[in-house]
Amino acid sequence: MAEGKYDHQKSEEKWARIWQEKDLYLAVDGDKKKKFYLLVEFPYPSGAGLHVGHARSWLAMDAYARKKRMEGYNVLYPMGWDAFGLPAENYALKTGVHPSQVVPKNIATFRKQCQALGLSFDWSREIDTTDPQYYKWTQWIFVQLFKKGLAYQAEVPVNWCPACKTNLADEEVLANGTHERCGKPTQRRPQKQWLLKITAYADKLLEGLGTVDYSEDVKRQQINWIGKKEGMKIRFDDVEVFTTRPDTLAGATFVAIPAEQSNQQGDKTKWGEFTGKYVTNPLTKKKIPVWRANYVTAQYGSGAIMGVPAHDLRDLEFATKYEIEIVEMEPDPGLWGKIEMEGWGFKAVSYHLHDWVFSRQHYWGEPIPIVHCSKCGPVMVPESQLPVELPYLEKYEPSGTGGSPLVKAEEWVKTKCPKCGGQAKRETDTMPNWAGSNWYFIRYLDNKNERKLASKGKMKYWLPVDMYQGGAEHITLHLLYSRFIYRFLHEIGVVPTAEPYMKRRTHGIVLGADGRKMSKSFGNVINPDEIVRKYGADTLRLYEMFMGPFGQTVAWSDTAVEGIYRFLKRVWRLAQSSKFKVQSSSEAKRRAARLVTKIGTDIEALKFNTMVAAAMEYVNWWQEHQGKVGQDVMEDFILGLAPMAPFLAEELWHKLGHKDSVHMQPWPEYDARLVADERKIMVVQVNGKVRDRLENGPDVQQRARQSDKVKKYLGGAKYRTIYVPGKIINFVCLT
RNA sequence: GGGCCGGUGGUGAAACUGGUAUACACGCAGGUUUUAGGAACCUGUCCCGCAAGGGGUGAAGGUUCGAGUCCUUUCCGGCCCACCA
Repeated sequence: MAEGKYDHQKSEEKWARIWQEKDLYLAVDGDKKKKFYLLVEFPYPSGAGLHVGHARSWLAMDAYARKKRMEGYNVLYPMGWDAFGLPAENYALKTGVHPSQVVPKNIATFRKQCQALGLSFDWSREIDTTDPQYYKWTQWIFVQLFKKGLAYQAEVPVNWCPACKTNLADEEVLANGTHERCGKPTQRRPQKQWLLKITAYADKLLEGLGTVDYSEDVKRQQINWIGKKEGMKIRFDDVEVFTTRPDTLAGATFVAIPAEQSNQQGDKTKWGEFTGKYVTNPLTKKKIPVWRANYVTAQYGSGAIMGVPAHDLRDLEFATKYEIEIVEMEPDPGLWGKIEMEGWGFKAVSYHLHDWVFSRQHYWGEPIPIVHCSKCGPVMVPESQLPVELPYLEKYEPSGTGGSPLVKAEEWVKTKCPKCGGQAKRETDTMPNWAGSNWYFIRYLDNKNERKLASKGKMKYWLPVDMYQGGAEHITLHLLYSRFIYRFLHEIGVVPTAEPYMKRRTHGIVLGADGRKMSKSFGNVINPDEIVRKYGADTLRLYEMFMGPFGQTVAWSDTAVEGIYRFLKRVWRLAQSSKFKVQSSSEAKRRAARLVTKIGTDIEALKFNTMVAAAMEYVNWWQEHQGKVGQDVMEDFILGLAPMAPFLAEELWHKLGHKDSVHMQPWPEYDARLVADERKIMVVQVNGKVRDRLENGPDVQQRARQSDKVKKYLGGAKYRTIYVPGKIINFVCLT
């Protein structure tokens, strides 16, 4: 074995190239092996390049994918680009470079970075949501929704900045109601928008949660977001209100309907105006006033509420401010039945979830495949004419009227009605960022199919996704939206199952070394390229897995990275200096077996930090007992190392004389007896305090009683014995 | 206001269904080696105590032979949603 320093740069570049050339990580459609579809959220390819936060979850899942492959699974671990969206458009507006030029450049950077990290993605399946051959199918899904009446237009309040004359996404409006870029106050004004009827699926999305393995907090948040509430609709003359507390009807002293302008986020002052109208409380028969109030949400329930100041704090605040009568009462559960019997109202269900606004007035998105005809109204573009390609616009600043920048593509807008052939105009709104990311995991299965979203056979083989790993910030919107779209596709016979993801787990955020979010303005951004150059990809990989529990937010530490670097150098040095001609001792065999087994179970449980710690513990032992490690044990160690540090493992594997890749080897399995700790130490306590430690054995209780230390503390007193085999003996004095 | 997740050494953190609290690493201190720097290696490192021993997982109670882990109350921090009736 050649002596020398480990040149991580040379070695990693070599193996990355060889793996690519040999197509080591391709997933095989329809293979006889058991399939495993491992999905990670695909990124928006920003100009800043790959973030160590992306890298953290992909690297951990890469270890997962590699181990699954070694275990004999046909693993699909794909990557793609969610490249439409506001950031690209804003960046382009600032720099004057067209998004269609920026995006491919950024994608190339991301792909290169991923390969340098040794991520074992199947690059033959790469997708890009801005590719017309991709968004053709995003539009196709919209057309299917439209056909089923699940896509419709309605007047919806949107954020409008009068100073910039542009519509804003919610994210662009700060908590105080001002525009994040110009700082001027924004308004909400109604505008005709496309909506998707996700509410029609509210119950199905709730029920579906019972069939999948999501962590409890993820489930809980989905349930809360759907927010199913059972209540009643009650008529006060011609005004119908929704309430979850019909039992407080006696205290209803006013009715409130939404004000024209509700408050901006964060503003909690309550205000309103009297409409001049009175209605009758069906129970008390009293005339009560109807007010417009800014705290009434139009989307919720029927839009109107009954004000019960004696029972509800918000109603109380409003009633006090406007001197509305407050009537004390006891809630009466019997009213649920009485209201129904008297015909004043009926049981009704309300959801927090509301229909999904699917229009954006931006340039860089998928055009909505609709044509507006003066005779036929909105008409869908026939499937044969998809995709409706986004026209190339030199200037794509906001139109200034609240319309999309596409209004200015006059030639593109002017078209013929697909139904009657008359003059018509294209829809100029584009789809939101969610559109392309709703269904992307289906396209990985068959990314070049020109005739279908994906072939039936491939979908049947690969779906559903076995494990979906992503950020906590996506567990309400993205997860719910994509479940909705998938379920819809299932109902129209496109996809084979009702739920898309069998298992969902989330990861934590990586903060800067100062504990703040990484951001250019704080100067705390860690560039993965630099880490890879200085310490190597394996160091970055191990560090990102070791830095803390996978699901937890963690801060970067430069010195801890160096610790990992030292560890890997030590592994290399030990491998160089150890003479593997020796016979492995039985202890060496047992330790290696135990390590590899632990690596396997830790990966499965997503406990990557303790996995790395176990490897370190093993290497500490190895360093002290080099003479006991023979080639067989060394190979076991390298196989265990392969998922986490694939480059170093490959290098060492070849140094031992192997010609094929370590990543194509079967995952070692061991006799349970070898892995089990035979020489277990039993703890002996007196009155709950540890007084002795004895090796386990059939006579351990006997020996414990005879132990001098135990005798000393028992002092001849009467006692009883708690004996938990394999764990503990506790002698408790009877007082 | 609602929901979710946390609180363990100087730091990041371990501790499987209640059973040796602080694994692994960072940092720090001392040492060996080196022309020097760096690197590597060794020793120590929860607190009090020379020791025997005692205390200790945000705080206070409780259950238990035994609690970081379970229950009650409470304090603090982070994230998400927020006038949702």
